[in-house]
Amino acid sequence: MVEKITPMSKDFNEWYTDIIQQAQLADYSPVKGTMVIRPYGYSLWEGVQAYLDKKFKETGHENAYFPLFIPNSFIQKEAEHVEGFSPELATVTHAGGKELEEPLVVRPTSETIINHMFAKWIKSHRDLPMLINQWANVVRWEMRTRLFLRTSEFLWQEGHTAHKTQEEATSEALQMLDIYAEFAENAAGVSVVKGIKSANERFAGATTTYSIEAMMKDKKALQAGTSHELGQNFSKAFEIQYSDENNELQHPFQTSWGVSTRLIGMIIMAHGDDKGLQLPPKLAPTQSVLIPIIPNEDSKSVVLETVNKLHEELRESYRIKIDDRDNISPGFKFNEWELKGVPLRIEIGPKDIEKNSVVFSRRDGVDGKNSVSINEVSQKLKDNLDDIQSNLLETSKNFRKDNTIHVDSKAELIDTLNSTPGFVTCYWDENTSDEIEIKDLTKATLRCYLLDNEGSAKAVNNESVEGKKAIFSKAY
RNA sequence: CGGGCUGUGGCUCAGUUUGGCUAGAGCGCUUGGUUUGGGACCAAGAGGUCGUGAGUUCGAAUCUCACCAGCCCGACCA
Repeated sequence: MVEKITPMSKDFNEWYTDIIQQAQLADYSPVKGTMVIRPYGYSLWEGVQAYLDKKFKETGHENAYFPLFIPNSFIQKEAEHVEGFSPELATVTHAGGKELEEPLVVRPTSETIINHMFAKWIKSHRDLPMLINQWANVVRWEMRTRLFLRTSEFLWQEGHTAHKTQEEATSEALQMLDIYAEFAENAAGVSVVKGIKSANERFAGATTTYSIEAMMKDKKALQAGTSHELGQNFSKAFEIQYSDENNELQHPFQTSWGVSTRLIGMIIMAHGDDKGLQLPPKLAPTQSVLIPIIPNEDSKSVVLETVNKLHEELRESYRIKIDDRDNISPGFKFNEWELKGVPLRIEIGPKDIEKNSVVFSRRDGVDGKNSVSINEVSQKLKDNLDDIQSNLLETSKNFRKDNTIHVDSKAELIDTLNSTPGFVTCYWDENTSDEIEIKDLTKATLRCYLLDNEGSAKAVNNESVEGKKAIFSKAY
């Protein structure tokens, strides 16, 4: 049932695919580039949804649903948007046995259809701000795909908003970026950097793109969420106009922001190890698993009784499971639940019951195996889960810091990127051709300019000006 | 789309060089039994158009041609 996982050190990519399939998060589907998200993986996604959906609603957004099919002409309306997306569009040309008069595009993102509707709904300054989110699937025909990180169809959430002023749109985009960062750190336990994308990496049609960037265990960067200021690009292209307080027609300022099932890839690659997944307690579908140990027929009833009683007590506050399969040895179960990343395992056998205790074993390996008095289980479980959650974040933060190098010259930048995996920071003067040069020489890209910019210094690519602090790294 | 590799039970593969009897193994699966504190064991059983099509041949998993699919590397990307 469970095969050996390729060690991370031997081949990170293989490790990643092995883990996903063996932990039953997802499986390949018959259509190239698409995947099936299995219940265990989907349950993780539901955790992500529940957490974020609550935050979106707390900040005044409402969910809606827009259709999958978009008239081809809509995509053409915003010049940069067309250019950015046309290579990866899937188009429906036939339906109902006939060729369609106008082809339908399967949404790669919903800016166009949503803004078309906004144009109908926004007539007065009293209609603003318009704060809409949708949970949906989107399709981008990718040449090279990877489970969760890049598949032709994926699940995501896309927020779309319209505001009276540029300032309001800016603070909306930043607010959502903060929510993403807060989610990554507090729920997923992954330390992230907030930044602004260079023009070269910006979303097609945006005036500013903000992102959160995380470091995976192979020291590559992963863009984990983006939030865009769209300025008036779309409101002009789609003729969204409202009458302001002075009865003058205005185009609103807009934002859009999204995170996808890619976050699951982030969790896998940020916390996993050679034993398998390591899930943050706040998102783990199963926070703890109870494993009865039954060495003989005599002990069977008392062990199962104790386990069931404990389960009844704990299930009120925790996502907890009993593994009472009797055709599988305990050792096998230990390995299997470790593979699945369950944060804490509780073993219960006759020896424990004699002492009125149980054995705790943490997935992160802290403390080894620990005997816990049975009437303290609930409290200790909470303490341990909290501790595991914060340790994951701490570990992730230290890992990123330990693998980030600052450089002061362009030569050093190139050298470091070529010799050392990880993030390389430097002061940089925005310049697309310099950026492309670095990419050609090192395969690394400018991930972002740090949002929390510390000081300034001469740019490594132009010593006559002050640069902005930037991160370069190889990325997913 | 270019370069490299691979298609044989659910999975990993052997068999292909040198065509030959009923296509094998391990794992997994099913049933029964014994087991259970770090990946248990015994017994019986189910499961295969050998990627697809054509060709050569008395005979093709094996040789030839075409096609299809997948993986890795490059251009594209949440």
